[in-house]
Amino acid sequence: MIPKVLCVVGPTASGKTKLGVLLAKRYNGEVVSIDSMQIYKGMSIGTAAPAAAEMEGIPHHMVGVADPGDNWSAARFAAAADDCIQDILKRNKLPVLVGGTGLYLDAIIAGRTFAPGASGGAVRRALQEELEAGGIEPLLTELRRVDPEAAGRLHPSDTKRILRALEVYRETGKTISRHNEETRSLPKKYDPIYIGLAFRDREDMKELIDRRVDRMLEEGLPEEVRALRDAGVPRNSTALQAIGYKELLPALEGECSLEEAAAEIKLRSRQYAKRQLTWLRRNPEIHWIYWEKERNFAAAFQNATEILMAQGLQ
RNA sequence: GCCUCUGUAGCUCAGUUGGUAGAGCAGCGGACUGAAAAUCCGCGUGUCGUUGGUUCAAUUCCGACCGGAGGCA
Repeated sequence: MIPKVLCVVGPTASGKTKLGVLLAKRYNGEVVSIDSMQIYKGMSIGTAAPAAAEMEGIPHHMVGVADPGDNWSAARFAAAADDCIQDILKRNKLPVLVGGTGLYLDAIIAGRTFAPGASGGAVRRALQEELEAGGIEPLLTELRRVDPEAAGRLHPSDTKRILRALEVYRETGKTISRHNEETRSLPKKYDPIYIGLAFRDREDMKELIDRRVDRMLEEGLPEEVRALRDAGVPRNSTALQAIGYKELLPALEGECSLEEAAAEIKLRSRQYAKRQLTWLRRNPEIHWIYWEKERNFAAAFQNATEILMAQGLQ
């Protein structure tokens, strides 16, 4: 019998945080944030990380615990989040996984491990240098030889994944295709019940995102970005690739106006939400709750408890 | 009032020596196994301002009108 976990998913600004807390309260749960950016300290405004008041006394894990100068990986995140889940289960509470980072959530539920490879490692650096020196063609040729399946699957422009595939091979002697095949056939580690939040009309989502970005700016997102910069967090760090941060950095340098940065943040957030929806759509197990215009949490909570009851959650 | 320029996709603009048109951005769809708020792929969505004329054929040439910009008065 594999443990049940509750997953609250949806695109950015869909209300996952709030519904997650409501459900955690109702089902004696604790929240595990599955979000690649909320993990970092000092980024609560821009990542819309739950503030203490919003947590309503419910313990939250994986929020604001990492140094923004550290570049976390999917593997590191999944391992740390899994420790949290195990700990919650040990205390006979329900893990409520709230998150927008689909890859991480899927990996955790599946109990899937990632192939080894150090992101700052020598192998990746060597590949990076080879790419700069000779372009993608020689690397693609090598990949075709060692892992024709991956070479065929990956688009020649997808340098990130080509490099990664070669990295796995060079470091382990095993292809990433082989690794993927093995992990795919693994039995699930957890029994997930998915509640998905989305807007019936995408225009409503756009408006909510716009309003939320404006609010973030009023609440001091520029100061938050400045603080990270002044603390010496590298511009190319993973944390500063977060939406809201990478767009505001040029504004702080006077390279563009605050208004231009704000428009860019709204645009990028919208596109991000679309990608999240694409990811989620292929999961047929999600029980969707759709917002009509505004977000009515009382109704969504009611709706969710009915869904969960049907799924055998008391 | 007159003159000049201008009107093409949601936006910025190309283009057709007459055979009903294409880029970037936006948008939409998709992929995703140690950067994932990252990265990558696919798709043109159009009364070519309106209306007459010339022509086998007009978005293209000509006229008028309408809108916009500038100039002269």
